[in-house]
Amino acid sequence: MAQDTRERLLDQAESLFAERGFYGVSIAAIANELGLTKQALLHHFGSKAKLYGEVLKRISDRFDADSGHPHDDQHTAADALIAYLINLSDPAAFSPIATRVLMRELLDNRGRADTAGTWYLKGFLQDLIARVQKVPNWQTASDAEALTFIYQILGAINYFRISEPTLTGIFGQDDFGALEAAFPDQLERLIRAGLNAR
Amino acid sequence: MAQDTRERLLDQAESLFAERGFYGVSIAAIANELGLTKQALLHHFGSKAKLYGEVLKRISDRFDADSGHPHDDQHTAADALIAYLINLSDPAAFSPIATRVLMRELLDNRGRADTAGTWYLKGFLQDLIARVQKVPNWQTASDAEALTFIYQILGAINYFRISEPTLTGIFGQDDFGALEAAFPDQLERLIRAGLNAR
DNA sequence: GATCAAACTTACCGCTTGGTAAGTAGAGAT
DNA sequence: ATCTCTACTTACCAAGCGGTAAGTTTGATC
Repeated sequence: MAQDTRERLLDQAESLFAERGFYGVSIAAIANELGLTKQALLHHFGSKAKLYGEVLKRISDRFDADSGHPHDDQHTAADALIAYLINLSDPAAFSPIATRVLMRELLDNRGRADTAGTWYLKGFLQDLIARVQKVPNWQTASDAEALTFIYQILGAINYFRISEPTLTGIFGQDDFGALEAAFPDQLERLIRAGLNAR
Repeated sequence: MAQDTRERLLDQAESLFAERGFYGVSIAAIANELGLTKQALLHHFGSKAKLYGEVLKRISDRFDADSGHPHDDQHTAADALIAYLINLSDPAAFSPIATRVLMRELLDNRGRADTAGTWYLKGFLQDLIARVQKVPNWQTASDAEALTFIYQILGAINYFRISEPTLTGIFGQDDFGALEAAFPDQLERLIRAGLNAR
C-alpha cells in the first residue's frame, strides 16, 4: 500500500504531463488528484524535476521491455520488421499517453539542460537500423538511409496517435473511428511499399 | 514603427511558444525580450490567450498563402501532389518554428477549452484529400483512406522536423546533416511507393 | 513499552504569474 | 491651445508556484 502510492503518483504524473506538459502541471495538482498534499509528493520524489525524470525513466523501461524480439517467428526479415512496427502502433501494446510524453520531450529538450531524457532512444533506433539492414534490398543501405526510413515510419505512427483529439474535433467521432480502423492496414502497405522501393 | 511593435511581439511570442510551449512562457518574458514591459504586450493583445490565438492565426494565414497551388504545372496529379508535399517539408518554405507551435497545439488542445486553434487545419486536410483522390488509382478511395495516407506522410515530415535537436544529440551534428540531406529524396520515394501501393 | 523510520500533514516562505488601475508622453486634428 | 487617441509606463494585487521546516500519526522491531 506504501509503494503503491509512489506508483499511483507516477501514473497520475504521467497522464497529466502527457496532457499539459511539464510547465502546465503543478505538483499540487498531481497530488490532489489522489487526495494527497503536494508535500506527500515531494516526500517521495524530492522535486518536480526528479518526478518528471522518473516518469521518463519508467516509460523508457516499459519501452525496452516491449522491444524484446517476440516477433521473430516471422519468415522474412521484412515481415518481422513490419510486425514489430505495427505492434508499436497498437495502443494496447504501447500507451498513447506515453507517446504524448515522449513527443513533448522531443519538443522540449531543445532548450533544456536535462536532455538525458530521450537519449535512451538511441539504442532503440540503432536496433531498428539493424533490423532494416537485414531486409534483402536494404543490406547495402547506409545507417543514415535506414534511419531516415525508420524515422519516417515512426513519424507516421506517432503523429497519428497524438492527433486523436484534433481529428475527432475536425471530423467527428465516427469518422475518426473509420480512420483508426483503416490505419494498421494502410501502415503495413506503406511500410512494405517503402521497403520495396529501394 | 507602431504596428511594427505588434508584429515583433508576435514574432517573439511564436518563437518562445515554439520552444517552451504555452505554459512555459510568461508574457513578461516575451515583452522583455523586446525591451518592453508586459503591460505593453497586454495593451496590444488583451490577454495571454488572445496573444496565443493570434500567433496561431498568423501561422494559419501564412500556411494558406503557401498552399496556393503553384505546383500545378506538373504533368500528373501524383507529381503535383508529391511536389506539394516535398515543398511542405522544406524549412525555407515553411518555418520549423511554426511546425513546432502546431505540433504543440496538437498535443495541447485535448484539454483546453480554447480548441478553436487547430480546427483551421480542416480546410488544409480536405484540400489534400481531394488532391490524393485525383491520382488515378486513388479515385475510388474513401475520404478516410485518403486522409490516413496523407496523415502518415505529414507525420513522417513533421516528426522529423521537430526531432532535429534530439537526433543531433544522439548521432552528432555531422550524421544529422547526412540524415537531412537524404530526407527529401527518401520522402519522395516513400510517397510515390505509397501512392502506387493501392 | 520505548525506539525508530516511513508516510504523511500543516504552516510558512520568497518569487512569479496573469491581470487591473491609473497614470504619462507625444503626435495629429480642430 | 486644447482635445483626443495611441503607445506605452509604474504601481499594485490576489493567486499560484516549487520548496523548506517542523511536526504528527502509524506500524514494525527490539
